[in-house]
Amino acid sequence: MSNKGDILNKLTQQGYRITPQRIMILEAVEDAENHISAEEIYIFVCARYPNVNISTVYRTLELLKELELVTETDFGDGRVRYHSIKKGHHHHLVCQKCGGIIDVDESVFAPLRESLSGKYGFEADIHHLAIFGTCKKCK
Amino acid sequence: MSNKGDILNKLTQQGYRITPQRIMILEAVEDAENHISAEEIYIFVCARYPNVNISTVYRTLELLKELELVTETDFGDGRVRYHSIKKGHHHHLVCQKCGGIIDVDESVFAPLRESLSGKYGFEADIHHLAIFGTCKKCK
DNA sequence: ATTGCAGCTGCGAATTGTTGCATCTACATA
DNA sequence: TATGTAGATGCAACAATTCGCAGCTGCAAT
Repeated sequence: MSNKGDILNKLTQQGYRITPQRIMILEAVEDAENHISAEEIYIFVCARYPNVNISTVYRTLELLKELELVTETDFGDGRVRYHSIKKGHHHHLVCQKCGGIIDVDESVFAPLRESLSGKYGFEADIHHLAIFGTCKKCK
Repeated sequence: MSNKGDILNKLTQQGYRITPQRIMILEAVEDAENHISAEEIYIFVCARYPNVNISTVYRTLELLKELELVTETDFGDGRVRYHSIKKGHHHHLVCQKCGGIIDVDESVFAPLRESLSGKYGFEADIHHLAIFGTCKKCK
């Protein structure tokens, strides 16, 4: 499992630069207990390094996403949330009635992925998905 | 298969009103060849009935979605698209390299739905999903 | 240590979609 | 046919995210 140094190396190797802003944003995502929004990252970073711009936060998250260092999930509450890939791939079942979220291991989606690959030759890139529906309690 | 009259009846039965705006918006979705965005619906409606407001379009689509008359799909290009339910449930495989879209029958997702129901008691509400990945050609 | 410059940042404006509220209207009832 | 009112609309403000651009900076090569 990679640590912060490895991630910074990965950036350098691909021709990207290490900047204080990027380090802080990366730390914010890594330190977060759960999925964290761009706004929350912004607040976190500003606390120690004022004058960071929210658009830099968005741009850095975009970059980290491309490098597959973070994943993005839309929980349907009007803002997208981010999560370090170090904490593993998983999916979320979002109950549209009570708002509860159930975490689901990636393995549940393996048959679907195989089926799409076999029937359509399509390699699905589903690392972090939010599926909406109704949970056991609310049925 | 329901026609426009049936849909309008369904609205009335549930205590919703039939307004010119709603009729026009409904027609726009029904007439659309493919998935249509809110913006496109707005342009279509404005052409014959000016002074409709874009927020009415969004609110009407929200309503039609709740009544399960249209489905909403996020193709990841920054805008959500809508589709009449009359044209059947299906899903989309979006290639992140060439941008191509493969339509997939809903049945492919049945095992996943059963698995989520069996293991977690969660009734997944997946009628129209866009799955990202790499298609056969671009592999 | 200096320099060159591609890549990065901050800022402000634009874009896309949502919400609050005052006004209006479809339609059930009288 | 007239009326009351819950539901619908238009408008403008708001929120989340993206974009253009001028100036700044990390870092590789001197």
